[in-house]
Amino acid sequence: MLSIHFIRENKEQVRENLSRRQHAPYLQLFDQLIQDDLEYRKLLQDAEGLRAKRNQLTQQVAKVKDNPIEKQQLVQESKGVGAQIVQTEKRQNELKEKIRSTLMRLPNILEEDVPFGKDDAENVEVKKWGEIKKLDFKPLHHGQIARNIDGVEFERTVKISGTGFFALKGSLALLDMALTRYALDMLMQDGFVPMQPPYMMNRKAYEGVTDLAEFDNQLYKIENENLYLIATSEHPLTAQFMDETLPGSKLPIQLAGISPCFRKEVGKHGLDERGFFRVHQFNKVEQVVICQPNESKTWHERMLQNTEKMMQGLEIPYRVVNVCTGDIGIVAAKKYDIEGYSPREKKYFELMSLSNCTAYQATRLNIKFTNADGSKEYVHTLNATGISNARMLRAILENNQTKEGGILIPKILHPYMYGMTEIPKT
RNA sequence: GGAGAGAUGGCAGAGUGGUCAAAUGCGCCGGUCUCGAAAACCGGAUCCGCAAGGAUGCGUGGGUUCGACUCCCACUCUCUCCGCCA
Repeated sequence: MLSIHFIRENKEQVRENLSRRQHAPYLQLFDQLIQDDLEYRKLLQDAEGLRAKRNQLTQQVAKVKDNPIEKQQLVQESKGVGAQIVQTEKRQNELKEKIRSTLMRLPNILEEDVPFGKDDAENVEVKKWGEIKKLDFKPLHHGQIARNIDGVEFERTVKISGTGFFALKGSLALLDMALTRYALDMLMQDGFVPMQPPYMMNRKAYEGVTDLAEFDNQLYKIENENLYLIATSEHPLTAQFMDETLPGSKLPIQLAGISPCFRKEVGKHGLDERGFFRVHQFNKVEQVVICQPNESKTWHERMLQNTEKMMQGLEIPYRVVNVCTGDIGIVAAKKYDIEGYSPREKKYFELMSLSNCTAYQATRLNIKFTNADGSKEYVHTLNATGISNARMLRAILENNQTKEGGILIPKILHPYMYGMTEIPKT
């Protein structure tokens, strides 16, 4: 969320920035917020004045303890003030809660070059890489290829877990691990520290890192526990610093998260029942950076470079898009998506996503750092896909399929594949 | 799951209704001093307010009271032991 102090000091700029989303309810929320905040501060002053008065009276009571008449008078007066305080506080607390909930719903400030658009169709392509191979056969669906090479179990996982799950086996299970190792090796070269976080997180921590809407349509809740299965390792990796003030010298923090991701995907059309695209569980390596505010833009670009390097290493044709206002969500200030090419559909599909969340998560999570002069400031947080294994497997299967129905393993993964260079149809 | 202990500033740790924003020790940061450092001394939370100033802050939420770190209730978390599972 945005800090109320920031909003007070930059009212016009914030409003102007919000208006770029061309979503009227945000502006209404914002204008109401400004009013509420004014009233809140007025009440705060009233309440504090009353408390000051009561504090005076109670101190006098202590002094005249031995004089029953005087004491009784003061006690009576103080009781009256106490009642006034209770009333003022009631309204004050209502407003406080209202302000907080509005702040939770208002989106982040967008960077200048975020394009306006209704939905993902209006994301702006900023780069395209790779040569699209001409196949002299009809490309297959990745799920079919996976079956052809005996690398997946679909029907049996439906029996035990329902649709939207899959089980990798044999060479594809190894390929999945190879992707993880490849991504980690590359990120470690850039200073990222690998980390396996808990796969469950409590409500408070979760509210700090995600849009509230996600609780209903994305996160699995553990029954009778205050715990949710993580939708990405970004969440625990970032939220772990909740309520901390980090020494400026400890920044930036670079972490490479390794974990499975659990997602309900409620209401999303096209749950891929016989493939790896929109599924309830998949493995992923994630880049997370916690840095000082003036460095976040640079880190955003640097993470993009890492991600592109991975794509290029795997030799998958891709494009980078600058995600538009209608598709960016409330947390990110700027977001790139990397889309891989699908020879079967002859179009690009979402593979990775890189967000600069600026101070938005840090404000919710209360993560600060100390400047050289001792002052405190919110950190900036960024997250980016390292490799989203299931989706990347789809890209590899589709782009590297052979006429014979098998696949060629990308060269860069050979060292991780026990001597295999291809996986033939069985 | 059962039993017990605990939660106070960056850390350790006193404080058991008003004299407590909180002793003491250690650490870190800033300042004074110094050519520089050490030592010594001063300062160090949050919020509202232009300021003067005021309010808040002893795990969280409620209660009792004129007044709560202190008394009562509930909750959360941590630690130790036992049990169970791996």
